[in-house]
Amino acid sequence: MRYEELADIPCSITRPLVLLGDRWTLLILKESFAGVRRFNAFRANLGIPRSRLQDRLTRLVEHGVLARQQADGGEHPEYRLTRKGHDLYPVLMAIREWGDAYMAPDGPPVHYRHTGCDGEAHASLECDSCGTRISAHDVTPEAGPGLLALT
Amino acid sequence: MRYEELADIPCSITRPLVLLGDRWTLLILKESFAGVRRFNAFRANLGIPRSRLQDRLTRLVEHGVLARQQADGGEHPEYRLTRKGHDLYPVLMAIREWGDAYMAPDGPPVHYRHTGCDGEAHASLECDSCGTRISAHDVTPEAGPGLLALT
DNA sequence: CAGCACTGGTCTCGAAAAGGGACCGTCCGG
DNA sequence: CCGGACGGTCCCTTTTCGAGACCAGTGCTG
Repeated sequence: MRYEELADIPCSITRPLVLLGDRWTLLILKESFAGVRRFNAFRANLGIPRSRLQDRLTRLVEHGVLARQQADGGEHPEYRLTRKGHDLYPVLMAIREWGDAYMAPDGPPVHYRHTGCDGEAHASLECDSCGTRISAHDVTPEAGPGLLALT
Repeated sequence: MRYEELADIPCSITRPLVLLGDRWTLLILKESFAGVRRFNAFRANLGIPRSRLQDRLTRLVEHGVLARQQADGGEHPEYRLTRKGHDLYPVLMAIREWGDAYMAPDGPPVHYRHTGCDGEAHASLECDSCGTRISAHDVTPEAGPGLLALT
């Protein structure tokens, strides 16, 4: 189980990827953000095999990213984003922005507009202190508490 | 080949994920951003099987995310980020931010500091027109040129 | 309220991908 | 010019995925 062990590494990129880094998981979440909640709707939109979808939904629920709600009346269950799941939106938007830039020869298939404004959502990287827009070159990694706690 | 077909869907989230959505690809890129360039360095840091690493590096080079440079003298090859690869940084930072929030009980393992400043890099979602920080609730999808071009 | 289509979910089996070595030519420091 | 490290390929086993059969509960319809 070489791969699962990666979750033990103290790295905040590696750990989420053990959950999110597979063919379908982020696509399922993309559908969730588009308002999809029902098992068959995910299936119809993505063409994902039933058993695979089942696995992924269960795992996302276990991780608290989705919540499975089956109204007491015993209706068909719904999978909806939790707060934790909702907070993954910037990840999808960052991917979309890259996709728009490099994989959309005809221009963006979808505009993600700021509701009630003519602007568009834009995933940017900025300094939380001085507010400057920054790139990878402007970043210096430095050990934080999660790493120092191990010693 | 149900899965590969997803790349044909006009969606700027789906298309990048056909390239990036697997166990190792984003982890390899994470190492790249950390300055790793040599085959065995990736291997040592990630514990990825040789053949797998070879596949992924080749694919990333084919997609122009990494460039394989073998100096004419015939030295050991180096894999380094292209502009296109470099632009994936916000994706990794968005994942990191989520990881810091939900998968780092002891606090962030690593601070990504703005060089020469006391602030930290922060992947935020904002409106490119009014500059407001926005969330998924504030976004309205709307057909763009890439979709309209199909009709 | 009986019948029937749909829905979420499980199981199985063949196909595809991942993991883990063995192996091999090239590079390079001594 | 030798020996170890390096990048890369191949092969075989294990794991995961894909596609479909199957099944019990739901809920619409007549």
